[in-house]
Amino acid sequence: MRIGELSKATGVSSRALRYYEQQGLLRSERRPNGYREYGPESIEVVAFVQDMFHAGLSSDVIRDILPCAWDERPRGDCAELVARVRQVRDELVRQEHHIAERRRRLDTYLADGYETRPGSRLLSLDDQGAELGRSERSSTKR
Amino acid sequence: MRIGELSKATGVSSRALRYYEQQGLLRSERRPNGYREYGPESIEVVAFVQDMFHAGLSSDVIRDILPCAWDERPRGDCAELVARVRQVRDELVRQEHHIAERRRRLDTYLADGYETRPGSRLLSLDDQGAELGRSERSSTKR
DNA sequence: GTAAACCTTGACGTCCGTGTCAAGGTCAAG
DNA sequence: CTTGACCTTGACACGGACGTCAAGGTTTAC
Repeated sequence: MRIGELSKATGVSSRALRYYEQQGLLRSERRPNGYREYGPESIEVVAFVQDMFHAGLSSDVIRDILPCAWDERPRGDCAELVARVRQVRDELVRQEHHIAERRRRLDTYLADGYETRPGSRLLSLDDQGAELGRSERSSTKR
Repeated sequence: MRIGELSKATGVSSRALRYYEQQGLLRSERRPNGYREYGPESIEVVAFVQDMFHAGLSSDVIRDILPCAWDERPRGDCAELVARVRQVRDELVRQEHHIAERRRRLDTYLADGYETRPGSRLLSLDDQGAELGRSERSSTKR
């Protein structure tokens, strides 16, 4: 299977496939031409990688958990990797709650009837603004 | 209030504050020095902007909904603004679904008990792999 | 007077998955 | 032989929210 076929088979561009290889996410043999040659399992691997990208994981993380996917048998250390994936999952859960909270806040802004009470505002700047429920802002270090 | 104080008060870097101003998210007067001067309400504004950034909104969107937060009184055009906020709310709902979807994908890969069944793998390459619950891959055109 | 701590604008760097162009090599069909 | 579809590596571009450095001006403390 050459790169164009794999591209068509997976819906992922050739450029992206070469990038995956460069990132250590995808393997290929080489023909005497220099052309890349993929086995059929590459379709599964690319699918998995795409899933992980769509799940918001970075190349680094995917590279770490990927040996579980294409090695013969996972050898013990898989527990660590699964733990890592679980961390990412938990992070997503936190983001979920976070965004749900924001939405609820906007819903509150919307619920107080802007069209019925034209004097109300999004932010009560001349009020205390103490009950706006903002979170850990002072810890915005990166 | 000068920029350094506002930075300390909000936990947002001076660079970021200037960026907010450049993006039309934050206003400042100027002292004869050229130094920026902020009123105390800027703390609220910055907090709000941070909240919105953290919720995943872009500068453009925040700029659109922000007039409700710092203008004197919303004057009549509030209906438009409410519509805009409602759009943002819907956007948040989409993000919520998006993240929930990511989490579900990870859950799918995590669900089959890796630590209890040490022989199992993330991807069943030599199995059929048909029940792995991957979704619309053939339509991954951008 | 001079150091330190602030401020200014401007511009380039970062990350990351990918698009896109450049300048070529390879191969099958006509 | 030529055309055209395919492949190669290399390199630049992007968007977004900043970090960071440069080169300077201002204010405060001693």
